[in-house]
Amino acid sequence: MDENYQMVGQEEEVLEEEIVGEEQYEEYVEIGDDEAYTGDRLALEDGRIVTPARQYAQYMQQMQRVQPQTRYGQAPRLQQGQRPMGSQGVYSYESPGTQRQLSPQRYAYMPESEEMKPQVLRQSNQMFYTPNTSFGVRKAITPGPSREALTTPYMGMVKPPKPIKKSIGKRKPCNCTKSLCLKLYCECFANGEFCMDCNCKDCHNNLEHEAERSRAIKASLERNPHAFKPKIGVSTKGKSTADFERLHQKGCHCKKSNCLKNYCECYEAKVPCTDRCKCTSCRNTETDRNTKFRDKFTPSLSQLATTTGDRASSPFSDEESEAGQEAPDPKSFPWYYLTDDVIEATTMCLVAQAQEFENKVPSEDLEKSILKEFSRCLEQIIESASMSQNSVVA
DNA sequence: GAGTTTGAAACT
DNA sequence: CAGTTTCAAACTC
Repeated sequence: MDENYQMVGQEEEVLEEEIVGEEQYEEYVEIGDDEAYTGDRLALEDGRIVTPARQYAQYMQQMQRVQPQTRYGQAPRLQQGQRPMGSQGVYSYESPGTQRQLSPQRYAYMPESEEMKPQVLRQSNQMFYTPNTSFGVRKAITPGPSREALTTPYMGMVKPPKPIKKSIGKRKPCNCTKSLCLKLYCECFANGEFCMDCNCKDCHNNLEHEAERSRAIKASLERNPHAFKPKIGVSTKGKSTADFERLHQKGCHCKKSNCLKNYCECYEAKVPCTDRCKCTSCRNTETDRNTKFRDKFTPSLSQLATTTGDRASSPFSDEESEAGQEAPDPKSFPWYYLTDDVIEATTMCLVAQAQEFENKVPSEDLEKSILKEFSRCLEQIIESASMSQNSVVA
């Protein structure tokens, strides 16, 4: 790796590709006033870290000076050898200066300069947050199995919040009726995606309404500059990378759901509510979640505790009831490592294995391969847990 | 599938 | 910035 760069949030196993058919979240850490995303390459300029987001901002400023009218609005007719600035599309880089639209859905801003090229030309109909794209990503579109979700050093961090329950291989269609799919009410729009196979009415979140869409993006960004950034980002509890955790960046404001229904963005993303939230009667604190998960895997303990009047063992115990308790380090329990994320990642690995060999090998061999994959997952979970525990001890 | 509830986004 | 309205998803029946 170029010594003038450093990778964010990852050590040896670099998760840098976003592959078609796989859902993957970009996580980010704050660097000064800026953010960098998992897999981002940080340039060092004059001893200062320059994130891709910063590079992109600088790049857009530069482009604004060159073509100020094309940032938002109708894309200009292209001259030969000119790339469409201001429009959105993923273009291949077969030869510099030429454009090839991959599909009507794959659009993103692309730079002219060589050094601003994306490292990987990712195929997706979503926007992704690189120096070359218009805005950030919240969710990928095609939830599918991702082995990398399990092989990352930070198990669970790269997990798609809702891949399994929703049909695999298809993103969720929106049903907008009044927003023209040009407001953040529309999930597709909010995710930086074009509507595709949706049930929306009078949809303007498409190529036919590109100018309008661009204006809407601009308006959304003016209201909230972070509008298209991931809602669930990565924060650091401590200084070490082991203290990274997924959290809702803005926090929820739930009043009636106790943050225990999917109305709650934290709950839906399977992250605990934090002090960033302004929710009332929250039962989705980290303690609640740990307790709930512990009971899920050790029901006998919970039953025992219930019979002995230990309220803290209830999945939905009040925080105050646990305040005075001297809870053992949750990392000393096996269930601590079997988080929702890990289980989902494992499931996705198994599904991936099944899909890979489906119709290619006899069913008994298929079963064997899936079991083998399961074994591999378990080994990895154990290994990661072991490493994590050792690092805690150390 | 229709109606209700919910909370984020948008608006005032 | 707080209160209200709009909106679409989640949920219930």
